[in-house]
Formats: sequence, C-alpha cells, structure tokens
Amino acid sequence: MTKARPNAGRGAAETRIRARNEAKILHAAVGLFAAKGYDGTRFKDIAEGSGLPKANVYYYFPTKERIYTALIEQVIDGWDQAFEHIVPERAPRAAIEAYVRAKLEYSRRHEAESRFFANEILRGARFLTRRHRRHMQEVTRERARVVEEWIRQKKMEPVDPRHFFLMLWSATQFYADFGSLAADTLGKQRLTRKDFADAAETIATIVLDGCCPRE
Amino acid sequence: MTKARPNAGRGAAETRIRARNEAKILHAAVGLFAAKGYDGTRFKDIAEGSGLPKANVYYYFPTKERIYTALIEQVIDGWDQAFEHIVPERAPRAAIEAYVRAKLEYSRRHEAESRFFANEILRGARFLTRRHRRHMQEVTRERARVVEEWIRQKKMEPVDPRHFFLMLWSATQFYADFGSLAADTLGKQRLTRKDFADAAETIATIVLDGCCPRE
DNA sequence: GAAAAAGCTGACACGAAAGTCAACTTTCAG
DNA sequence: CTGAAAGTTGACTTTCGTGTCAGCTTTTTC
Repeated sequence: MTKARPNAGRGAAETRIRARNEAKILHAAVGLFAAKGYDGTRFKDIAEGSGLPKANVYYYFPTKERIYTALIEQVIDGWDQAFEHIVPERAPRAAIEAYVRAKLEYSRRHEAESRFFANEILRGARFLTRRHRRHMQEVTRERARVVEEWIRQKKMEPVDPRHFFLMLWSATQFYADFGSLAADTLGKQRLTRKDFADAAETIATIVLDGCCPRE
Repeated sequence: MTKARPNAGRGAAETRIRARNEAKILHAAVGLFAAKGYDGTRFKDIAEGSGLPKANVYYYFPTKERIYTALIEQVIDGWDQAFEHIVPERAPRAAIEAYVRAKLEYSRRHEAESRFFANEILRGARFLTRRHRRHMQEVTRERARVVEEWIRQKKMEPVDPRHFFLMLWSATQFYADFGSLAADTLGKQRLTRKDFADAAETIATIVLDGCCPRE
C-alpha cells in the first residue's frame, strides 16, 4: 500500500519537491474533476494539466482514486469555515447574513472546489468516508443548537434548524454549481461579481425577513 | 445521420415495438446517467439495464450521446410544469406554496430525472441546445412578469424575481439531488416522504414570510 | 402467403485509458 | 565527494469500452 509513496510515514520530512508537485497535481485535478466528473477525467489530462509526465504523476499518486480522495480531504477542511459566523453571542440577522455572504464568496472564489464537492454529493457521496460524514454531521448539529437557542429566546421564528441550514446551503452553492443556469436566467454569458452580490442580497432579504422578527 | 434509424422521418408511423424498446432503454439510461454521469455510464450497462443486447440498443440509438440528448428532450418537457401555479389571478402566497410543493413532489417522484438534469447543468449544460436554453429563459421571464405584477400591486415585497426563482429552484432541487447530504444532516439513512413534507413546510414558511405580507 | 420492412444478434475491429517498469538523473545528508 | 534516497521518464502491457457488420428472425403489408 505504501510501497509507491517512499516518503509516506515521515510526515514532517516531506520534501519541498514533493509538496510542490502534489499541489500542482491536485490543482490541475480539481478543475478537471469539477468539469468532467470522476470518470470523465483522464489521468493523462491531469498529468498534462499539471505539466508533469504521466508516469511522474503515478509516482506521487498510485491511482486516480487517490487523487480524488486527497481532494475530498482538502475540500472538507474548508467546508465548515463559514459556519463560524453562527455563534450565540451574535444577533441572528447579522450572523446569518454574514454566513450567507461567506458561503457565496467561497463559492465564487473557489468555483472548482465547490463544483467538485457538489458533484461528489450528487453522485451519492461514494467517496466520503464515515469519518467525513460524521464530521459534517457534528458541525451542523453544533450550529443547529445555536439556532435553537435563538428560537428559544424568541429572536427567531420557530423553524427546523436542519432544514434551515440545508436551504441556506442550497441557495448559496447554487450560484457556483449551477452557474450556467443562473447566468441563462439572468440573461448573461457569465455571472459577475455583482450578480453574486445581488444573490446575497435576495437570499439574505428573504431568509432574514422570513425567520427573524423585523425591527 | 438517419441511416441507423430506418423508421425516422415517418414520426406517426413509429411501431409499437420501437416505442416500447426506446422507452425501456431511456428508462434504464436515466438512472445510470444520474448515478454515474455521462462518462461513467457504460453503453453495455444501459443495454443490460434495459434487458436488450448491446447491438440491439445500437439499432435504436446510433450513439450513447443520442440516448443522452433524447433524455434531455424528455426532461425539459417536464421542466416548466410546476410554473403553471404562478399565475397573476392567484394570491402570491398560495401560488408560491403550490409551486414549492409541486417542485418538491416532482423531485421526490422523479429522482433520477432530477439528478440527471442537475448533473447536466453542473457540467455546464454542454448538451443543452440554444433552443432549450431559450425555452427555459422564456418560461422563466414570463413567470417573472407575474411576480413583478404582484410586487407592483404591493402583494409582495420588492425582490428580484429572477433571483427569487433561482432560490426556489435551488431549495427544491436540493432534496432530490443532494439527498445523501440532506439525509446525513437529518441523521437518517434515506429521506422519507415526511422529510420532503417538512422541507416544503420550512421552505414555504421562510420564503412566504420573507416576501409576502403576513395576514 | 410471399416480399419487404423492421427487428435482432454474436462476433469482432479499433482505439484509448489505466497502470507498470526498468533504467535514468537529481538532490542532499554526512 | 559520495552513496543512498528521491525524483523522473519513455515505452510498454493489459484491459475495456465504443461502435460495426453481416446475416439471421419476426412482423407487417398487400
């Protein structure tokens, strides 16, 4: 198993060359996986995209699947960052608005990662391990408790916090992942920064007015 | 081009056998495309799924792509049905609630079609023709005008109707397309009818309270 | 009931993608 | 400076997926 990664096991001793090349490979791969899916992506194309010969890429990753799972790992790490806005000390309006903006900003700036992840989920999350799933569940549950607290304090209308998060997640992901449809709907070639801003505005307005008492 | 479809051109004269087998093939294909994507789906598997020998499937569809585009055609036809709830005579609350329920019901009952289509959009809608795009744009624009009318009549808060529809679309699609994530979040193995009902409830509550004056 | 049209099929050709390998060069610790 | 570890590579094998084809059987039509 570790045969093909001579340097594995000595985590701290990873060379600079290894780090640089693995980064190149993953960077090229995420865009391809996002655009073509797992099966649609050719190992050869990942190699070309990263500027390395195919056999050299095999030196770093023994299979295409390993590249894919390495990316999952990477994306999951960033998944919960936006959640940090959901804290009990903040007022729900401000917190939720910040969350929506952060999520949209992430989707816009990391389109490939966003699409890559959406693709994985759409396919039934075959490559997500139990550990990943549990992690995501726990993070969500933790923030759901904050929402419940807000509701108890009458700062928010009573809604199911889990469906609430799913709705926010879907609305924000949408603009990155289904960009071509959104662009069509708005009558544009591509989504601009302003479209994302308008989206944030609309989502925040509707959701906030829908669940938080107006001043 | 038409060489492989002897019966093409005489639309009305399609035999019963042809109709039945094409239906079998498309039915098997939509599930596979939804689960594995275009490139991940093997022609052989479509054949096996439909109970026909591979060469026989080739008799009906000259390429894998043709099966795919036939499905696009089929799914697009059903795309705008839910929109029929959005009519100016109805009050916005009732109309939008009916729309959300109809969309969710469609996603739940036609999970494969829903995922198939989501996949196509996620990949940048490579196979959607200009005609399809125009059709979708027109339908959306038409219903956007209804929303604008409601806003003019002060029956609704002023929101951008296009972003509004995108948001509704994303929220409803989500439960079918990202079912595995939604199930995880809700701590279940699979989504039940009740989960869909709860989703409709939450979406409708938030969106309706968010944009339509309360009674 | 026979000719023609539609439907069916196993076997095969072709190309392309995943993954392997053995021999080479570069890097770096001591 | 040197030997070992890390990195690099072109050429190769193997597997598999798409699409073809010639000849067969069934159905339809007149």
